[in-house]
Amino acid sequence: MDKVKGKRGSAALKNEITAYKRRRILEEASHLFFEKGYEATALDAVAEQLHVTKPFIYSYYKNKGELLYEICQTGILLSLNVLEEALAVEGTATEQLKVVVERVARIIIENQRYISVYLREEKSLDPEDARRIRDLRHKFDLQLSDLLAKGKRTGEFDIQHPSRAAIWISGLLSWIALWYHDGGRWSATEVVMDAISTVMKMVQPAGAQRG
Amino acid sequence: MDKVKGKRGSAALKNEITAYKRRRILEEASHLFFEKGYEATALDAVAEQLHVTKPFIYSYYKNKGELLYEICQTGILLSLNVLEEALAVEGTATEQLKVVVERVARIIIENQRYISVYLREEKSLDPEDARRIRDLRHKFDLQLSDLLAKGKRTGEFDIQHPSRAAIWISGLLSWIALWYHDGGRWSATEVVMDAISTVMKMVQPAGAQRG
DNA sequence: TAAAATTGCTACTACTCAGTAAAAGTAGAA
DNA sequence: TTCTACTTTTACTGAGTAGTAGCAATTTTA
Repeated sequence: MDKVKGKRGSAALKNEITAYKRRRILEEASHLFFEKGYEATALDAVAEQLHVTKPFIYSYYKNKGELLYEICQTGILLSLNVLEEALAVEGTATEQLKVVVERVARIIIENQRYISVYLREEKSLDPEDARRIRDLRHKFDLQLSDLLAKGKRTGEFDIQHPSRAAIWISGLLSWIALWYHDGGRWSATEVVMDAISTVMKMVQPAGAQRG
Repeated sequence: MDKVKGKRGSAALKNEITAYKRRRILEEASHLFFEKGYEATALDAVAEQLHVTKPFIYSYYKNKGELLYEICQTGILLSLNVLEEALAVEGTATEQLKVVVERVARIIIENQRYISVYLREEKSLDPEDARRIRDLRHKFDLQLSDLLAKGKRTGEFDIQHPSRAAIWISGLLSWIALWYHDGGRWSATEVVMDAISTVMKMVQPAGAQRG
């Protein structure tokens, strides 16, 4: 039962291998869910990508829904972690917001599959999982809202309602996952830069261009 | 074969009734697709909502995919039509953009089901239908981009790249369909007003607040 | 009222796919 | 080599559902 420590210390390695297998399954599943949609993707197809069989997947995940849940969770957690990291950087609200937008936009582009599956397939999650995901999302919006409120207090930002502004900003960032296309018209860097300047214009008071 | 004119002129009425039935089917389908997702919704469930049976639906639509296509098309066409209407109103680029954002935001809130199904279920469309929908979407972005370019020429707008700005704006508008919730924290009017001021801040040059 | 046309339904097929039981394969320990 | 424990596969079940053939009911026409 105890999977953490075993004789000869081989249990730790075994756990790493298990974790690696889970990661690989999740990775391929996210690719297929992203490309074809969750319901339209059979687990046999995921297994095939990995050159294994379906029961292999079932020995690492309880069911298909758990796979979707972990993908959605990964999507939102990546953004949330990078947001919290960025908020830890010292600086004015303006400086912090720039860092936040830059890093979150980058993470979203790099992990587009996870983010867009999360955005598209929320309805396919079972209700309990959906609630947990919504809570994480809410946490993201709340932290962003706090930053905006701080900037409003210091007079750096001109916004009426921080929590509504947070929704527009997190929407703008999420939106990237839905339209960005590797090798498309614009490079990731262009998109990130544009996202930063667009967000800053959204919050900056008149006459405060180019921080 | 000629369904348009028949003896006694009853054919016209018949066509109206057929059109009405198709509309009702589409309406209920869009509700269920919105609430449970496209793949997860059985046509039997749509039929049940209408107090008819599945073959009834099949005598008005070729297959499930056609239903999805018409829902997506409705979603994007509603927005596109209202955009073109708004662009026909005389005025400066600033005035026009405000009208555009107001009307499109309203249409999106009123027809949330269609829009969000379109945003979520693009991957479930068959490729040919998906292309047609993408073309309509592209047309929307292009017209918006033209308006932004015009405002840039006249000096009303301060934007680097009209077509990228158009994507942010149409994203902001689409985003409404994904999070707005009737009876939620904010009224439709509040959201529309906030969308207008947010978009205007995105494009206005420094020092040009409150048009 | 009877024939013709239209409209909707009953009852079905064919298929896909999530999930599982049990066997086969594999590696380490004695 | 044989026992043991674990890993992965083969082969299957059962549920759900897209789509259809053909019948029944209704309406229209004459």
